[in-house]
Amino acid sequence: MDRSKALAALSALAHETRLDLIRLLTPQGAEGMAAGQIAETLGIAAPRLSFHLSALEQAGLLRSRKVARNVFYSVDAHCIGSTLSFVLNDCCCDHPEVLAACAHRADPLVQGVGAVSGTAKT
Amino acid sequence: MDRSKALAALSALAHETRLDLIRLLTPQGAEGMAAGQIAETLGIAAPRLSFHLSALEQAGLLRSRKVARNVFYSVDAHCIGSTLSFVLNDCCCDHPEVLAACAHRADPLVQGVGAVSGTAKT
DNA sequence: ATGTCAATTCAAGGCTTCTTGAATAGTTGA
DNA sequence: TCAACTATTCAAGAAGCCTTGAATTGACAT
Repeated sequence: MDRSKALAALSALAHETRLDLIRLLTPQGAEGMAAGQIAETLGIAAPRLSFHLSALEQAGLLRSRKVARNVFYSVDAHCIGSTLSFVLNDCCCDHPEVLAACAHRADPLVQGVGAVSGTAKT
Repeated sequence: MDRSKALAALSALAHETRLDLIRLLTPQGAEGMAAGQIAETLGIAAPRLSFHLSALEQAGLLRSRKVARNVFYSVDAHCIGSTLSFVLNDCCCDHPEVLAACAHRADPLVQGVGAVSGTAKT
């Protein structure tokens, strides 16, 4: 992921409503959710939702597909992951403390990172 | 890290100049760098630099300390890591594909994540 | 064809962010 | 004290973002 794409993705993520959208859509996987259902779930007016969905899609964080009258939106997991990886790798130069703080959580899937980064000076 | 702090940190990161600041300051560690030297290195006018440093500090991403006439700024590695962790954990629900994409890089320190998350369907 | 439904686009307004030059505060050394 | 230096604050203007209601597009069923 290049710099301008990462910046666009970060800008898109830096908004409460759009973060809510990511939070709602990520568990839905590739199938995603129709705009109308999203609007109902989050209690957002249609034009406002359209605006934010479009912002996320333009940043590459969402994909959309039409099904009959509905438009289903789903997250692009790779884009989100690459964006975070960009901050870790390109901006923070894989700084051990940053990696450790990022991995410092309950999920055993990522615990390995904190463990390995014992080289951190604290 | 709570939601509003993570949002503030993401907003602060979503700017080219401030990303440049993080990129410059992270390798400097806890010692950091004086504002004047930062301005000279990046070629930024003093008031503009002050504006962005202040934005990052208010978001918790930077710390500052005065030494004689200089003000040294350094990154708060824990805050950056926690912010990324917030997106992974709270927003993306530790979605395997997101974790895999985040870990998909050259640094062996994080390769473990991608390896373990072999459960991702891809 | 027509009515209905899902979603987007448009236009206006209000608000926030960013940049710039000028002015200010605080510190050091002569 | 005074001059020099470092950094921040201030004010103004430009630019961009967000929200809202109204209008529009496109698809479906009768």
